[in-house]
Amino acid sequence: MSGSCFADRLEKHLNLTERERAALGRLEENQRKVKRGAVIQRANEPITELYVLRAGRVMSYVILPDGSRQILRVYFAGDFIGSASTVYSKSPESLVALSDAVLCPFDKHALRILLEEHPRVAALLFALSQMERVALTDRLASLGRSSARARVASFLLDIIDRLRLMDDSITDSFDLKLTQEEIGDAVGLTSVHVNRMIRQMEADALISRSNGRITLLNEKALEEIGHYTNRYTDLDLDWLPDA
Amino acid sequence: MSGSCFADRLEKHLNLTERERAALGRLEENQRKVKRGAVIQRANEPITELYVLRAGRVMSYVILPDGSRQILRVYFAGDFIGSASTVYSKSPESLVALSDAVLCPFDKHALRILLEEHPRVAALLFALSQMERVALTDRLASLGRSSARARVASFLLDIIDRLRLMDDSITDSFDLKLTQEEIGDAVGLTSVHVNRMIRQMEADALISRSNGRITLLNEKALEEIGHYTNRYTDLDLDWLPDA
DNA sequence: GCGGGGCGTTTTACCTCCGTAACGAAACCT
DNA sequence: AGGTTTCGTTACGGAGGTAAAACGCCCCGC
Repeated sequence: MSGSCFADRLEKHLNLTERERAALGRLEENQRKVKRGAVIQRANEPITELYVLRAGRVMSYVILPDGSRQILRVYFAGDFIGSASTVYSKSPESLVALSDAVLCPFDKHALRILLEEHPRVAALLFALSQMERVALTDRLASLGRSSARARVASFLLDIIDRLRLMDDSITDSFDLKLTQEEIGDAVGLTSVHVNRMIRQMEADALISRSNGRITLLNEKALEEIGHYTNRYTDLDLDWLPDA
Repeated sequence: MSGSCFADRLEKHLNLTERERAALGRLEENQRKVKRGAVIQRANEPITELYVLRAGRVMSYVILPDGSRQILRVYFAGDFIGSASTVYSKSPESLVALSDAVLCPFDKHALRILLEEHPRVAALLFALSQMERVALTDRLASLGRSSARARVASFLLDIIDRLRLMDDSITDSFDLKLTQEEIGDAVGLTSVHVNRMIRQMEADALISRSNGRITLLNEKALEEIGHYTNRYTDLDLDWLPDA
């Protein structure tokens, strides 16, 4: 245990050296607690900070001119958030805490120093951003080319697999911590229709629910319905620089 | 002119040193010409190569189990393609040439060496992948939350702005080089409905067409219809390491 | 303990945007 | 010229959106 949850996250993919762990730990020197619902970053406002999410959940979203919202991504402990902001002077997205959360803010310049002094970490960050890219293209295919039922199914599977990545104790159930309206805003549906799909899936014995907790009763079937592929197996990071 | 179109592309954002340009040029030592329609990479097949697209156009897409296709991205000269493959042993997407094209293939390990020896280029690659991330989230919002008309409008604007980035001579017209079916597969519509939208936009004097060439007659209006924001203005790359 | 108030879920009725299927015309190979 | 691809157009149907109300639940204040 290094004390840096970002390092812990990276070590899911690659063993870090002491020096690298220490450098990553320095990103998390500052901590900020935020309450559920707190706005961490507002779209179109200037930004200089990035964050490592130490605990809790966060979502990123945009609001279109007509008022509708698209949730872009849900983040969990260990995730590197606001990274899109590295390139823009104004934030392209809003960040809001979905639960009470602990953030470790750091400056763009701290990122620069990290990239300069730790080429292997730089390569790993590049690799991570490619994984996120693929996660986004999977969702793009989901929104563009599959039915409401399929979108909800693959969304649930994606969330549980990402939770599993950091928490081995999870088997087939998890706390979603999203309203049906939020699910809809994530997968491009109305809350009414999300509700229809969820109750249908419950009736079909694909999932069950009790006070916010979702249990996947037939994950195989859900994968088929959602055209889902778990991208966290089958990684190839051997090409990364040696320690 | 460095002889490396990838270097040219990167220099749109940052001035490179001689050494950096030379290193990038080495990625383009091998060239491969492909014909329109050629499959460069097939989804789910093993991959070790990445490419810099030197000339022509390429698209990436996935085919869902039901046979439908989602086009993920269209690439132009100077783009770095197949980068998602850096992380996976099997390709998550297919790559097909939309026109006769020239590719410069190189190995994952060449990328490693580049990242190790040129931290500033590594940082720039990280930055570029963040830009692509934002481009994808913009499309996600488009597919998830806007109408067919809006999707087509923003798609056209995105393409012309990316062409403009590399070719200053472009003002208000461009060759799309996509069939209406392909446009549909990119924005999540059927070719029938794409056709409806395009003819409607033509009737509304928003665009005009003559043999495959599209002219944007009222870009302001199109931006409003498509909820479009040009992300290529307003970049902040000052935090990147000094030369 | 009881009565709101607020939020999320569930349900209904209705409607519309976009998909489906099909076909003819035009354009494009070779 | 003849096939093949792409575009244009139609009629129809259905998946999902809209609007509205009722329902449950938790919190809070009195």
